[in-house]
Amino acid sequence: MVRSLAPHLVGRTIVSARFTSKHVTPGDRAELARQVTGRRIESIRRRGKFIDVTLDAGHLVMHLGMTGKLLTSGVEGKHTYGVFTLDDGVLLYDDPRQFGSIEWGDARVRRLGPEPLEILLEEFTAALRARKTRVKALLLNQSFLAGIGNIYADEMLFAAGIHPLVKAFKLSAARAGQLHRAMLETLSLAIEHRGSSISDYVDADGKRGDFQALHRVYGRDGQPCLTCGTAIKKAVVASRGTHYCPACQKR
DNA sequence: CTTAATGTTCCCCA
DNA sequence: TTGGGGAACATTAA
Repeated sequence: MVRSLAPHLVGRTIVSARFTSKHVTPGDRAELARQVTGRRIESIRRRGKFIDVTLDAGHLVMHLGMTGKLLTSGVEGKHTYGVFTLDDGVLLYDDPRQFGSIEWGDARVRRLGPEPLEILLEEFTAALRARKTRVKALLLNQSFLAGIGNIYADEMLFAAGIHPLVKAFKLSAARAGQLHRAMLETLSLAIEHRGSSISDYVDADGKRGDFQALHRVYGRDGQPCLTCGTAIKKAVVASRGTHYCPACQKR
């Protein structure tokens, strides 16, 4: 998303902004609009699942929740809750479920754990050893690691051959190493494929990702495991649908 | 009509 | 303080 946004946004000035959801933009929406108006966009980066837009003064931080979209063309729709008019172009924030957020300042970004693509094996192994919770819950915990969501947690646990209910501290150094490698491989490949478009996700140009075609467990419950043929199971773990192969991922 | 959905936070309890 | 479980938020689609 950030890679597709950057060419449209960097160097632009926000001429005006308007916000219309009390869920996406709790607090004073007119004040937020005043804070971003007239500001020049210096850079844009991803941190965890947050999009951090650095302005010539301050930060505009956005999260897409489950169904959020940031589009650089098109017109306002039923669920457009943020409109940024730029000196050249427009940025529309669209989010039917309104689980996303648009806020001033990077306070939430600073509370995130390390980036999965940056954490070193040694630190990762030590961090796992210190936690008694289930490994799937830990992967989803954004203060433990920033940016892993439900799809990628399931996919990397399958790639590592680790059962989602295993307690983190019970993982051997070898298993922690497998998970670290699976994490890097799964996320890198997903990024190469521009993400997973199950129903809503598109980038700033409205383009879908195609990693969903490579999912090996997520959304494949009842279908044969691509490694061993056993039926993929689905259970609820950490209140989230959790897909795994009961044969390849032993407890 | 019911259920589940790419997410986070809050509350209650152990 | 940690961790488990569930509810809440709002909308759509199967």
